[in-house]
Amino acid sequence: MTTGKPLRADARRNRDALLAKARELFANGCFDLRFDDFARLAGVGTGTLYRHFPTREALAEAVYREELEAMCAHARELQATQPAMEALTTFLRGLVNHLHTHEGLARTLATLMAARSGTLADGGRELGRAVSDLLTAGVQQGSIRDDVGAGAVLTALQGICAACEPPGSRADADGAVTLILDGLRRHAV
Amino acid sequence: MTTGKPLRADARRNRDALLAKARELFANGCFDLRFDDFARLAGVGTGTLYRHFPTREALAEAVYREELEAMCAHARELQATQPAMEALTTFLRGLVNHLHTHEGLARTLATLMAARSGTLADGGRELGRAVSDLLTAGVQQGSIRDDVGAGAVLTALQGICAACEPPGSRADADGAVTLILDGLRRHAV
DNA sequence: TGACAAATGGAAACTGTCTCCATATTTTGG
DNA sequence: CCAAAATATGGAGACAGTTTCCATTTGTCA
Repeated sequence: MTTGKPLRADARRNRDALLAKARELFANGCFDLRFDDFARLAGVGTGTLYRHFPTREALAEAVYREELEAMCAHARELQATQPAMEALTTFLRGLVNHLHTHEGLARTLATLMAARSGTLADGGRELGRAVSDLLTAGVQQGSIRDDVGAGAVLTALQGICAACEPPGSRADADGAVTLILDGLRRHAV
Repeated sequence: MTTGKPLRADARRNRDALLAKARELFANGCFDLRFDDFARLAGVGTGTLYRHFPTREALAEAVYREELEAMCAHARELQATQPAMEALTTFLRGLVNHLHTHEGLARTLATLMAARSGTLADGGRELGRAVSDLLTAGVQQGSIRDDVGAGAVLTALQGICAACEPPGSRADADGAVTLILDGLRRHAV
């Protein structure tokens, strides 16, 4: 999926340099510098930047793709070792915790989720599938209601991602997760 | 709050023309045309546009301010005539229904909520207060839990607003509201 | 090693945003 | 009713960020 055709040596080198510099910048909270500067700071030309990453979002997606995949893998692991409701709880709490200290990831996820279609959205869809699998397991185990889909959970998560800027967002995000989790619980009928 | 100083006659005329044209464009799904064009289409100069509405967001906020205030008034009315949990349910379901057919409002709300501070955010804060009041009433009536604040609800709502584009968003938005409402409910302890 | 393909960089064109001010309109008060 | 003062106008043009393009360089393969 990642490899279309083998990249030439210098091309891969430049691509990696761009990714490394972008990752570093994002980690330092520099999200809004001009796109050109990612190239300049990574020591490559503008054209090279655009060839590898046609848009700012494509660059962000590539930077966080690995991290996102790791999180989804973590979700699968949790699902394999715990009851679904517990796994979901751990996963969402951990996700929000991680987003809180990685604003770049939160912003990127917000963007990816907003672009439900298009090549870009791959990353968002993978997270969607992780949540969907957890929900399905929970429904089968009888701990999660079956009348609310993964899309609903993702919609709420999108809000958490979009609202990641400082004041009070942490408490609000935690509260939102509480609502999601308690809202999903199947109650005695 | 709205009136700082009385506007000169021609100034008011131009401002109204801008608002009317913008409202019409938004209603037709034209969100992404260049800012200058709002001026051209309304038959005023660029400078006039910028004097009245310094940013795209300020224009959108002005266009939807009345509508937003009406919704908040509706919330207060519901609160005065029904138990809080019922009022909240009616309000949120109605809100989502309205957002679904008014994408411009949804986009605007998403933007306003993202800008938690600044003059712009007034509109967002008003919605926040409506929700907060409903929650407080519900807590006093014992139907709503007291360990989750209005911010959590708004965070989830932000997701609904941000995810307003077509495919399947309606069902997901409804599901998210279901989670919010059921998550808020105080259960027998 | 030569020939071919792939990739580069950065100048220049483009696009949307925003400022500025000479001119025009409205208001005020005599 | 008429200046003079205050207020508002419009749109040319400066500006900043984005994107394209292609002559040149670099890597690959036989």
